[in-house]
Amino acid sequence: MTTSTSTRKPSAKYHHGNLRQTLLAAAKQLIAVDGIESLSLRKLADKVGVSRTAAYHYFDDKNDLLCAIASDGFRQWQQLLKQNEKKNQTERQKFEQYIVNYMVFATHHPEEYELMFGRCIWKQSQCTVELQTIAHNTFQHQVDMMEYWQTIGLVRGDNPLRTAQIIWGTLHGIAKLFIDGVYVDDTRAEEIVKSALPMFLVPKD
Amino acid sequence: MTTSTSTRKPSAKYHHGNLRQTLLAAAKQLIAVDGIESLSLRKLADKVGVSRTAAYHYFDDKNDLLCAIASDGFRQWQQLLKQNEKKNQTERQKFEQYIVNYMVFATHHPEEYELMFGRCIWKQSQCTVELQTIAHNTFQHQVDMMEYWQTIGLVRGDNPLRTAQIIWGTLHGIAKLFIDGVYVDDTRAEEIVKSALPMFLVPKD
DNA sequence: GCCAGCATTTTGACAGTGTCAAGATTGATT
DNA sequence: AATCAATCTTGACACTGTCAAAATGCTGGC
Repeated sequence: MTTSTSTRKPSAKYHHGNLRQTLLAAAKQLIAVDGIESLSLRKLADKVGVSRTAAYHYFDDKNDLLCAIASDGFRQWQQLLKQNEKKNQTERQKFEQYIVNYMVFATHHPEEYELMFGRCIWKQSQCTVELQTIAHNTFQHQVDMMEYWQTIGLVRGDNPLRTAQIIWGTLHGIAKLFIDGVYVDDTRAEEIVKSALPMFLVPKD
Repeated sequence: MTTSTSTRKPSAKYHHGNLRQTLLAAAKQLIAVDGIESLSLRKLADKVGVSRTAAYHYFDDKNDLLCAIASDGFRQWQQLLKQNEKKNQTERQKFEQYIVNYMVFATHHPEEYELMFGRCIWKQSQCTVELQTIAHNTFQHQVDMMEYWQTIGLVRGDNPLRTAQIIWGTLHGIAKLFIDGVYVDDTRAEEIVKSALPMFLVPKD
């Protein structure tokens, strides 16, 4: 179909070319530096070099843009999960790796993590169907993994859903306490959850 | 006494009397209904029947007001803790009660809980010295209790700080997942943490 | 009584914000 | 080349936090 993919100049043109992606990338960068709270569509537009309301052609409103960022976060997280499942490791190692991955992801992308699992989008206002579905998928996947690890006798407990909820709760809680700066300890989040492993795992013998 | 210019309610006086307390109470009510995000000083002033900038005589800025609400929350929580310690119960019962109390408090005052333990105040910018001290006290108290429960062989683990961090993390995480509406399960938060007890406690055998 | 001084509250103003409606620009299709 | 739809900009509005200056009412001393 493409007759001529002409040379696209990134310099200022009226039709930007791929404004949506550019906006998303710039927004991520902004919130990584200054936090979600201080992201404004006008500053974002300024950074990209476009007018205030240009974003409204790609996103319904600010909330919609934040949802898109969260969705991207889920995609990234799912990819990490898949990568981990492929590795040639014992289930015990995989479980540990999963937990460490979770903490690293959360603490390295705190703002995106907040968008994914925080209140902002979830509770009050509307969350995109896209976000809703991908999030639900991820949650379900998490529960499934936990259920598997439980059936093979690696993880404690008899109620898979409950166990998944509790373990996820622990990860989420420690991650958030770290992210929000309540734990100013210089120990890494990964260290703390690692020492929580004996709580989760069935004793060896 | 305003006799003639009465666009104002008869009870309303120019000098309010205890505007600070009134503002705090009204603010708590507002955020309980509509959430922290949608609290504006102007709406608050309107609700109290006072001009936009009246609050600035009692609070440095909006952040200062939120800090005050959080401080109140900590005082309330500390009182609950003290009450619980007095009760004539076994340590096992006290521990369980502590956990249940935590979840009930968190899920019944979600917005204040967010102010107390969420990022808003903690991380980015200034948190009042008052808030900082009372919060630190509460955290320390929590760690001390955990340490005690550990020394008497009730709670697992050999490192009190670590254990406190993990257990608190679990409580915080489950609370937040509930508050933010990620767990839409109709089981109560208390039920979930109760089923997490075997993870925390030293086996009876 | 009255006036000064003080604490308290209000008005005016300004820079940001999100977002809608209407207009301007451009690349692609006929 | 003319048209059209996609894309972007301008104008406008209501709302926000916050500062400076003014207004108001209370409380002491005379």
